[in-house]
Amino acid sequence: MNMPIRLKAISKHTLWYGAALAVLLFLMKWLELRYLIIDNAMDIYIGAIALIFTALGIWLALKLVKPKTETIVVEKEVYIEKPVPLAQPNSSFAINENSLEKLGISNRELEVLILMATGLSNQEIAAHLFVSLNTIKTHSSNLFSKMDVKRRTQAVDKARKLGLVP
Amino acid sequence: MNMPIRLKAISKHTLWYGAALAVLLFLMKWLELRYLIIDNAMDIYIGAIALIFTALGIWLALKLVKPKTETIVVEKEVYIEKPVPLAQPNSSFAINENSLEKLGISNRELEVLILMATGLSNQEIAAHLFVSLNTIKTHSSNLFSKMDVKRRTQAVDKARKLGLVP
DNA sequence: TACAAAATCACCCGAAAGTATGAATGTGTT
DNA sequence: AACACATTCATACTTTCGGGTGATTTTGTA
Repeated sequence: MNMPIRLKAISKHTLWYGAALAVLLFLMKWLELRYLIIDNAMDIYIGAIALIFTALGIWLALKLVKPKTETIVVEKEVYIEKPVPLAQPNSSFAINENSLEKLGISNRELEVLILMATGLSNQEIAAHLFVSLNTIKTHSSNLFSKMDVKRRTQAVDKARKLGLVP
Repeated sequence: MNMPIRLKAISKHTLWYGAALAVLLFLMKWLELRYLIIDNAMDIYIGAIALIFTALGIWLALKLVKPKTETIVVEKEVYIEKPVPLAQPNSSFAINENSLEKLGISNRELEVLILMATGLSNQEIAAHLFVSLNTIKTHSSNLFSKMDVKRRTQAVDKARKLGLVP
């Protein structure tokens, strides 16, 4: 069994409960001696005990009861992506060759740019193109200077406006 | 106040408790008469009452305590088809409120996201919104976790697909 | 009013991005 | 062969990002 921790926790409360019970019984014994319980007061006495111990039980239960049960419902991720215009001849997108030439962007650089636009990191782009991270850094650096931007996010935005990427 | 329901529920249990208490006291009175409780047996009698009512209290508490079953529904984002790329002459773009709500993106976060999509750095976004760099970092960090992405470029790409930015 | 969510800001630290420089290897052109 | 250019890679360095934590204030709503 793997209950030692819970048992430990419970035993702690149990100790407290035991102590409280002892104290209460002691107190009652004292009261009993002090006020010489007569038959008529017996019901009151028992009622008091009942009330006190009911309260004690409630308190005990609230202390011991496990905090809460969380039910986590996870919905599976679903992509309803519009079919990629890959092999479609009448594709809605065509790279703007004009802009490419104007900026003097090479083939490889365009590849990097496109992958960049999909949100890949340099490391991931390097993996996709089977080259080193440093190479991608060089490409992206050249890309930025050719496109006259400072950051990849700017490059992607500009590329979209120029029609270099979908 | 909107408590009538809870009070109703409690009162129901309270009735039961009162009834049970009455029955028990009756039973004890009977036992008392039956076995002529003597002074020596008093402690045992009280102990029994204490035990019984403690148990009763525990049972009561367990009954009354709300299960507190917190149901957390984690909805994974679903890509929605782009809001028809028809050639809109005038109104260029309307953000997808649906996606916004699903992801739980706040107003400020959306502002940051939009500026992010234009290629601005965190520092520049901070300047545009007249807040500190740290604030933008916090916003973007929350954005990324809400959108389930790791980088700003990914966030921008996904935002486009979800129709959150032009 | 009290509570929850949103918005703001700070600090630390590691990872990623970006800059600068240099260099080796292809590849097509003249 | 000589040349320009693209591609590849490296090292070193700076800047920006992003994660994590915690705190305060504002604001809308029950």
